Amino acid sequence: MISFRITKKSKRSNARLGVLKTPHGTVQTPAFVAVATQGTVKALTHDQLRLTDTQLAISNTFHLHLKPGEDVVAKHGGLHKFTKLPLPLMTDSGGFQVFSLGFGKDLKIGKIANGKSRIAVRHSQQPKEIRITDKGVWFRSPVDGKKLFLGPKMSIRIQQKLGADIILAFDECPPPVADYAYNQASLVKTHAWATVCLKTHTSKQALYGIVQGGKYRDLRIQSAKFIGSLPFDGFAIGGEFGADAKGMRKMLEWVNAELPEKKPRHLLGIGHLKDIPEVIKSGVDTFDCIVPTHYARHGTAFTSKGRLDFSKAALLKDKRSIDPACQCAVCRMYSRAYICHLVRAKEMSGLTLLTIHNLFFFNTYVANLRTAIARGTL
RNA sequence: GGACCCGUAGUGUAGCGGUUAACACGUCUCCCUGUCACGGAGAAGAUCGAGGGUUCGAUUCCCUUCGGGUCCG
Repeated sequence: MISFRITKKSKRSNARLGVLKTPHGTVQTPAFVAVATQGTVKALTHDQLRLTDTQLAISNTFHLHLKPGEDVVAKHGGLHKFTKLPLPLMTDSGGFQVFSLGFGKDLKIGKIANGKSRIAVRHSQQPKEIRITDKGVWFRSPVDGKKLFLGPKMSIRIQQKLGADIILAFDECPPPVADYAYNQASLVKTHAWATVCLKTHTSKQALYGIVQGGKYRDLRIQSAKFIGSLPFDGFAIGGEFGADAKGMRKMLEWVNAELPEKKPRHLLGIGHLKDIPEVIKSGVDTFDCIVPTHYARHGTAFTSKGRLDFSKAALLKDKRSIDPACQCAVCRMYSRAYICHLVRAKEMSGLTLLTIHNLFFFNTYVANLRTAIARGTL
């Protein structure tokens, strides 16, 4: 089981400080959650992960179901014993893969509609390679092409075998380009699945419900009220939130105003640096995002002065650390020039060093925001 | 001494008697918010070794030459 205690509420915003206790450790919130899809933070050993001040990580049900399979993990005693990850863990339910392997793949879009968000998905439309039904979703396995079903019951059963501290309800993440009617119908499924997840759930793991509703205010509020009324241990917020950080905060505030105040709130898949203060000010406690780790592996470092692209040869001349203002293990040791060389030479240690720095940078950034809440300035 | 092969963007290759010479890697620019290191989108970059000839037209055919290589003696 988990426990969550709010230690301070901001007077300037809806931000709050809290302590989230799990069987595998305590998390000071608001907290950034590292993505560990396959049971590892990509490019890092656990010792390296310790250098990043990461408090919590999220793995993925869909991916672990495919490889190595939940039964293998269960035979090793669950995710913590299997992976030895020295952190509290969450598992995502697979609901995002309904989008990413469906309309996301068809339309080559991410969950955030950048720029012009033309409606491209209408009511009762189906993605090409997967089929969304009232009971769940038929996928085609990216591993061997076989048909593969995942629904609320199955997702919870898998997540119980995986054994993370916090598990998530199975939802449908609708595409950002879906019209109102699509979102409305999708929400009916996500809500029905939420109740199935609760009924299926028998473990002591914390189970979070998921709020959807797209960019539509009435649907977001309806979803937050319904999901918030159910006996979940916490709540996650999924889907899209418009194109900019300010709009995102507004949408999150619609939702957070309806959710039970004392339970933890997790925001799924958001976390560019510019978004983070807004997300926290909206009253979110934890949020995961691929950005620091994923961008690191594509050669980009985040710094107090903006992004740095280490694939650019110009950095070969630069003797400074990634960010002279950063205290991470990488910035205390390595030069931009060397890291740039490693990235350009496609040495994996380059990606590792950037991952360590980026995660530390994000965690420090959030730690500073916690301090700001404590001081009453956020 | 004889026979033959090759020489096309930074690199490795494809190609054909006829509009803006193709591909891969590399380079450069941009993009990647519940992940994809081995990703996405664009751009730049070649007087097709040199000289001559045949032809309406040659990177493509012929000759010479230079450079690299293989085999025989």
